Amino acid sequence: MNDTARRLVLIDGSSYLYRAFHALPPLSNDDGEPTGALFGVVNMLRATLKEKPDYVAFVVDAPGKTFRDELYPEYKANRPPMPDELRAQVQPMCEIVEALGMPILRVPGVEADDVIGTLAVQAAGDGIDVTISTSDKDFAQLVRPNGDGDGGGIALVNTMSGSRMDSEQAVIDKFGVRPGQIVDYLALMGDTVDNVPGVHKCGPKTAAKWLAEYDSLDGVIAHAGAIKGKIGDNLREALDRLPLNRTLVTIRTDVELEQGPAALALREAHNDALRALYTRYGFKQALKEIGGTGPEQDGAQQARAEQAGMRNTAAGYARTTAADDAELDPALAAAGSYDCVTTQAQLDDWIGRLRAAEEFAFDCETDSLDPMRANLVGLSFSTEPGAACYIPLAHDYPGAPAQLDRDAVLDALRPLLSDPQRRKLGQHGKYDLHVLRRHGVEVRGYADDTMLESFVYNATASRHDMDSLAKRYLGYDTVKYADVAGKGAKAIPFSQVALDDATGYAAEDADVTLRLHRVLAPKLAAVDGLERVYRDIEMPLVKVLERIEANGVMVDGDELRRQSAKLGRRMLAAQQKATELAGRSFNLDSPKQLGALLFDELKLPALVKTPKGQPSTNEEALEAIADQHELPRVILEYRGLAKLRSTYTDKLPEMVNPDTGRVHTSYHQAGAATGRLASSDPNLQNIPIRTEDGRRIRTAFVAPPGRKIVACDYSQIELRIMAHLSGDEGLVNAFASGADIHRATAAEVFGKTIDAVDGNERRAAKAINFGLMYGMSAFGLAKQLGVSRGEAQDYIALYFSRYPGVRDFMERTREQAREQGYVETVFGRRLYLEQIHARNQGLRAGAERAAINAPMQGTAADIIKRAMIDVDAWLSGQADGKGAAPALMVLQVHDELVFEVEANFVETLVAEVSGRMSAAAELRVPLVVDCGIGDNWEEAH
DNA sequence: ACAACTGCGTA
DNA sequence: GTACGCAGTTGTA
Repeated sequence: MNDTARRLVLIDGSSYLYRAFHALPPLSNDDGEPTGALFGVVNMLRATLKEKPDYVAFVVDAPGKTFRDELYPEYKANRPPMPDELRAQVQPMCEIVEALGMPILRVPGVEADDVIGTLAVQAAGDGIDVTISTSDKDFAQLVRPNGDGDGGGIALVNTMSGSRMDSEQAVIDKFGVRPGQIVDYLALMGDTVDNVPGVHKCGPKTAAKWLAEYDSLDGVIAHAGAIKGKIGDNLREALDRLPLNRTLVTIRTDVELEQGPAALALREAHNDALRALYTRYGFKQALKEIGGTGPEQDGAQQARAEQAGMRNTAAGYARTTAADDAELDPALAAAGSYDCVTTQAQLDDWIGRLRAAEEFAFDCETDSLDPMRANLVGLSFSTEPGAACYIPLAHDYPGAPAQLDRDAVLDALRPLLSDPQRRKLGQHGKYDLHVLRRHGVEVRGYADDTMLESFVYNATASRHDMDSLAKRYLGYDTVKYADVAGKGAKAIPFSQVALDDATGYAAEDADVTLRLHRVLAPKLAAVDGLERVYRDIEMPLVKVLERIEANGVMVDGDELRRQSAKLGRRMLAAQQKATELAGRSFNLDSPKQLGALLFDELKLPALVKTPKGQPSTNEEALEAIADQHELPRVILEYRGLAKLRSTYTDKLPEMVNPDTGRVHTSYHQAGAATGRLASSDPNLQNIPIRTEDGRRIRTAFVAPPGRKIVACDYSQIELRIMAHLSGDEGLVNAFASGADIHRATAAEVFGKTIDAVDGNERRAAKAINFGLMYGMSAFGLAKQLGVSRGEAQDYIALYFSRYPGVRDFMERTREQAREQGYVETVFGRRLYLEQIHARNQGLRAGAERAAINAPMQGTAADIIKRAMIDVDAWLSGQADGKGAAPALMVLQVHDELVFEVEANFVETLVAEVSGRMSAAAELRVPLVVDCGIGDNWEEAH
């Protein structure tokens, strides 16, 4: 880079404000003014100023129509209006920008994009090096390298993600096309946010492919006839509008501006004004920087953050740029500097470092995603940001270097890993705990898990895998598994990855985990109540879940295979019958073929639509036409049988672990936003129960000889939580009386005595009770009960008049969601509702329903998690002298715990478990637990 | 081989 | 109407 060149930074203010608004939790200052977006933007601005540009402009959109609106009236018609919380932050942002000494540009009738484009090209022409700071990929069309003759370069930085594009190659790497092709690329794809439709089904890959082949949009248009398949048809349909698209996505570089780049010199900051603004919004870090009187900050934390190449972890987000990485943190930029430990001396050195560390991060590399089958291939550790090692143990490929003996290494590490006093941390450590346990190392002192920190901090903000967390909280792109091992059919086992590559990947995992913890832990601690959810519920649960998964459940494969055979025979009969009724054969598994048959050939009415507007063939649709033709019934019969067979009776026997002879599900602790667990591989939380055929599958979940299956479930737990949260006297009393709650509700609503309630009334009351917990509408209830909407409305009105506390609770919850942006459980777990202010009425209504459901579903999840921890602790103390447990916890199904129990221990277990489950929370209503006992899960209900 | 879509099992 | 995971088809890579 030319050191003497003057530099101009053009900041796309609107794009940052929106990005920061959506990326950050809804922070506010002590006066309740929203500050989240402001905080993000201010941090970005401060980082920009540290680069000391000569010229700078903060560019925002001005109100009013632009040439794009003239050309295409639908332009941006889909845009929701600015949320109020964000709007409130615009004026303060402008004040801060002014006080920082940055010129603000807002040109009426010209979009900010075009102002930036014009200034960038002018300045580059004057030999100024231009950096456009934006998160909008459209600007890639302007990128040009500097130093190739006259004029400056134009680079793109995105400080949110830390990426920088300053050459043609960088753009090609990112998008697969040259800067000059970006407009054609965007024109083909379209932009849903701006309401610019492109070629249907043409995404980044397809657009780049076509441009690689035909070079330009004109080339693609000229060869549109040559492109085959459905997508070719889609292209030909869109041909007419592509030139317009190109105009719309082209950033103009020739608008008339009153000021040139030279007018944008950076001015002196007004520190007094800044101090006042920072104080008002509570930006302590920023205040300290300008010598304000903020509270003392944590020096150690700051030092760590700086070492990690991060700035400003106070309460918002951390960021890096590629440039910073190189400058501040060689370890991050150059992954090769991690240690690969292959000698005893290196191992001794690292064991010394681990011993000296207060806490360390660890991570296992294996040859399988299934922790119950995986073989340990290597281990990585990190003690400080940037300091990490990889210990390969079982890499096996031609020319692989000699490695330390696996068992010897594990023996050497065991004292550290098994010491409860030594704090260990990981990312999704339950997996590693399994692997190490199966290799003879019982990990104790597993103190922190970044996946769970992220989940508790904000369950909905992002995914909680390490790559996403690194991107989000460190602004850092990790080495991906596929980068070192390939993917799909070409993937090689990790044991065949070259040690160099393996070290770069694996040691980075431990390193990034450690850094993430240091960013996330303070964030979590800063939010009232979250630390306790994390520390008292989620972390203790890790070991409990590991144990349940390791226990597995005994499944009688032969029984399931017999059921499969029977189901198969009945499916065949149904299929033959269907063929006969249709007069031709067709694929019963194909909704498309079935739809064509029912609605086109047989002319049956299509009463239900799929979300995409096609005639649906789902259960509701088939039921609706079952009285007009025999075929729908037969299809329903076939579907029911096929579902049971493919999903359960065929699949479960395949899932039996050959080593243990049992089925080991995997529980996802960060699976459901409400705090519930999710189960997969296989999902054991959706084993059928409602139909007789389905329920039979549960007879295959058995206890070994001498043992019993005991199933303990909470009775009506979510409804009880609704009674607790609403405090409604009638509902609380109904539960206190111990009566059948739906019957009691029906009696109340229909003005009868409990004994006089008939089946229909009870059914209606039950539907209302459940509907309420899902935030239902009269429309939904009407559909459920098969009554008119008016009638359903009357039921609801009647219900609310009898249980006014419930109505108030619903309204309070909606209000809380709107005001705070989140709702919480009894134990303080938060659920943010990102769409609660959506302009789109459907999205907003959905968020309101979720807001109502989440406190109930989430509190129930918290309660059973607490019970599991307590029960597990009790059970762990019950083992006999040889360590054999008289009972194992084997399944959790949201409100139910299932145990495998020695016959002579059943009585004790039932008493202890039901007592502990009942005592897991103190509510205004009793928590009732029902326990069943049997030789299999079906009998235990 | 992979993604989108449709449909359906549980609490 | 809340919260999930999974199987099968279809169309494309």
